[in-house]
Amino acid sequence: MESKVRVRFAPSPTGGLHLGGVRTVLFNYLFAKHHGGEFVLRIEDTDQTRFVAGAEQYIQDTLAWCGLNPDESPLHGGPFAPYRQSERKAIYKEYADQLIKNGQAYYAFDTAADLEAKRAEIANFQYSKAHRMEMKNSIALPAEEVEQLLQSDTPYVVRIKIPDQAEVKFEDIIRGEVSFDASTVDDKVLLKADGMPTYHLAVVVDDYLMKITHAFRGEEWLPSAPVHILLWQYLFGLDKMPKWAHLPLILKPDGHGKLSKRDGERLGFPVFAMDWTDPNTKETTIGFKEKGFLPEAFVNLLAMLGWNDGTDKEIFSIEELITNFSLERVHKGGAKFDYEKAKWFNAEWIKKMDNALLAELVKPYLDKEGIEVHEAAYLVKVIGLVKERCVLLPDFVTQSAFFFQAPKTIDIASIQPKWEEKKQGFFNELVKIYSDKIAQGLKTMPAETLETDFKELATTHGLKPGDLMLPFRIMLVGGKFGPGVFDIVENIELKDAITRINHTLGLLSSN
RNA sequence: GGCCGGUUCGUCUAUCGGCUAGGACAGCCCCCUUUCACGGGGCAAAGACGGGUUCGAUUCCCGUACCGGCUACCA
Repeated sequence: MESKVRVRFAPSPTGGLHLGGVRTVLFNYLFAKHHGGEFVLRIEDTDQTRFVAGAEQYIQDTLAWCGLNPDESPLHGGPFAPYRQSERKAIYKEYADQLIKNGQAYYAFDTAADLEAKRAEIANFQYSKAHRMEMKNSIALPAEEVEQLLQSDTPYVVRIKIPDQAEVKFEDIIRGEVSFDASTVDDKVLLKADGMPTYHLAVVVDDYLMKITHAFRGEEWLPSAPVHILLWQYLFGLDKMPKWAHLPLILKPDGHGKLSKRDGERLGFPVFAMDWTDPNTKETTIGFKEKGFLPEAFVNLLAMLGWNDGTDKEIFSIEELITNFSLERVHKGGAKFDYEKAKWFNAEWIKKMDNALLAELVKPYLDKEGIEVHEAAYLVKVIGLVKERCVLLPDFVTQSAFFFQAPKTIDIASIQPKWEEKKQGFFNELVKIYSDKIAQGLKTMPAETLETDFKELATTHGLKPGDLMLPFRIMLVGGKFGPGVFDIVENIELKDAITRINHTLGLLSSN
């Protein structure tokens, strides 16, 4: 009888959530949902010194934006609450005591200075079998002295006692069997002097208590896995241990190493999922959301960093990811992040997305630029006209502003050199024709009609339509971009077209 | 230094012993488009190295090289 799949994402609330973090969430989420299981968010706030106010809320907001909401979390609670490790402090102490009682852990009274001195003295110092007896701990010291130190409230930590010789191995879903020689790992601190557990103790205890069946985390955790395996063996039994999977890292696009916040700033792309403002420095780091990414695209691009379904398919909705995801197809090697490809995913999703939905997302950007949208349906129509030339949401501003207001600047330099009297005459007459249409009660005309009339008029003026298209476009939108000119005229209506033509004609003659 | 992990086009990747090594992004060219895109077509571009195993290795094994991670009372 298989127990229900339960996975967890366990971040420290120390700042913004970066790409790697969100991808870890994603893979956890996909795995859980694929197996009809549960996804837990647990906040690992055991390091008081690194705690950052607002970071926990930020994490929850980020998951919500990505659509990766946990089934259990500090915010919404759940059957295994509390989900904040700082609120579970007393629990860890019990397990630490149990380990000490069984001789699998011990008290250590060394001060920071003691350790520092020892590290300076001995190259490659390890707090393990080799030097354990030289230190101030309950194994090296006489029982009475230990008792006395404890009685006098001397600060202490609890360290795991790594067995002298043992091969510690486990099966990683992605990497296969991984084994370590226990003698190469040191006696890690389990409980800190302030009574808080370290990550090592906390993950094991909480994964057990919260009935986690599969534990996924970044590859950077692989080296400390033997400590966790040993703890599982000591405390709960290996048969209860979750299946492990260590995910490959997301690396810098250039050079080498793990992708960091600094790389984004240096290379000009976001690294955090959403804007993050450091409460201390007030410094804001831009996020994918604010940069103009769609959550669907963000999730899609993250999934493809280290995973694929074995076919050439690259565009996946979250539902498709859930049904197709399998941990066995996750890569072992790290992936360099490519921002160009990331933008491609977004462009694909923009093209794919429903115009009305897109309109709601684009509206705030227009508002911010002071562009007034009087009619929602009109915006939806415009979106349909320009979406395929937009990569990021803010691109809609430049690509569609001229549908709502006359361009602020006119690229006159692109018209001027080839401007001639004949063209002036052509546009004067075009204005006249449009005015006549308005007088006849027409507000606008279909693009096709507009085009035919335009070309006919050009011919009668002895001009090639092609020589008039560019000037006309610039008059209408201000530059060399945008959808077909007649689609624009059809939508902005005849009277606005007249205004814009006259405006540019004025600029041309005043020069 | 030690330990652990990794290594296919510039980048993300396919390949579960048969490969003329496929796709995508980026790049270049052409078509479409009297703008910019989208779209279509094409070009260029890869198995770190050395040993095995095998009829046959990118695929399996072993070394070496290189890259990365860890080596805190941080996660």
